[in-house]
This record gives sequence, C-alpha cells and structure tokens, in this order.
Amino acid sequence: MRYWLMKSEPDVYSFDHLVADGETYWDGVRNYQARNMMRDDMQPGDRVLYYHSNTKPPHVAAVAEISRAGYPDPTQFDPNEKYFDPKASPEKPRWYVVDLKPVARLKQTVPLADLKANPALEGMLVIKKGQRLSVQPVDKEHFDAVVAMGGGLAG
DNA sequence: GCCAACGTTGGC
DNA sequence: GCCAACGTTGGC
Repeated sequence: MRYWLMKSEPDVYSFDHLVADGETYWDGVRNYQARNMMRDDMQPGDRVLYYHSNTKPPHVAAVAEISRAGYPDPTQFDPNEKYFDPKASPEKPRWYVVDLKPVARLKQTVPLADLKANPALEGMLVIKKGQRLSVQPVDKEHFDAVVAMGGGLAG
C-alpha cells in the first residue's frame, strides 16, 4: 500500500463535499507528473492525506482512500467541460483520474506551518517552496506523523 | 493582491 | 532544440 497527498481548494471541492458525495473521481488534473502517478501508481486501498490549499491557513484536513485505480478522465472528451482537451480522444486519452472516497477527518486539522515546523517531516514534498504538484507521494513515516499531529482520525 | 516557482507553448 | 513569453499554482 502506498501513501499520497492530494490538494484541493475547499471552495472548489472540500473534504465535506467528498463526504457528502460518498465517492468522486478526481478530475481536472492537467499535469503530466500527477497524471503519471494516477495512471500508473495509485491502487485501491492506498491512503491519501486530503490537503486544503488556497485557504487560510492551508492544512491537511482528513484522510481519504483510493477506491479505483487510474482510468481516462471523462471530462477531457467533452467540449462542454472546462477540462476539455481537443488533443485527447477515447482511443488516445491524455489524462487520467482515480476514484476517491473519504475515510475520516483528523481530530484537528494540521496547518502547513506546523508541517514545516516538524523536523520529522523533513523532505516531505508539500513543505518545499514552490512545490505545486497537486498529487504527491508521501512516505509512510510522514503519513503516520501527520495523522498523529492531527490527533488521529475522528469518529 | 503580489509574486516566486515552474510548466507549457510557440516562434525561430 | 532553444528560450522568451505566458499562464497557473498557491503561499503569504
């Protein structure tokens, strides 16, 4: 099993929204590095730190789980979609999604500043300056440390 | 609102 | 194939 961090702007798609939906496909990723991870590396059962970006403060909010491995992003084929890609076709898809379902909130959210302040998280991608990848691999040790910083899983 | 970081595009 | 221009991300 692998561990990941996925960023979402809470105004766009918060963890609460995921809970309300029960499950979602993670559409709209248009970055090749992130695409490759979703297409090639993510497997059902993998655990995900659900990170809220572009909010004050940015923070890890919850844990989610991959519920379906990578498959072509349906939004790339639809001209009415924001994420339509004219260079993609069902025969030659460019972009991939995974399905995600909620596991649980952390008892307390963990702000980015706290992640940066924890020496045990040295090397974690999300705390690096200029790191914009919206899907990132996370070491198990780092994953467990972040969950512990959040007081464990709620409920 | 600013701007650093960085990925992508397109002219040459 | 280089690289300048441009667009986006996302913290601050």
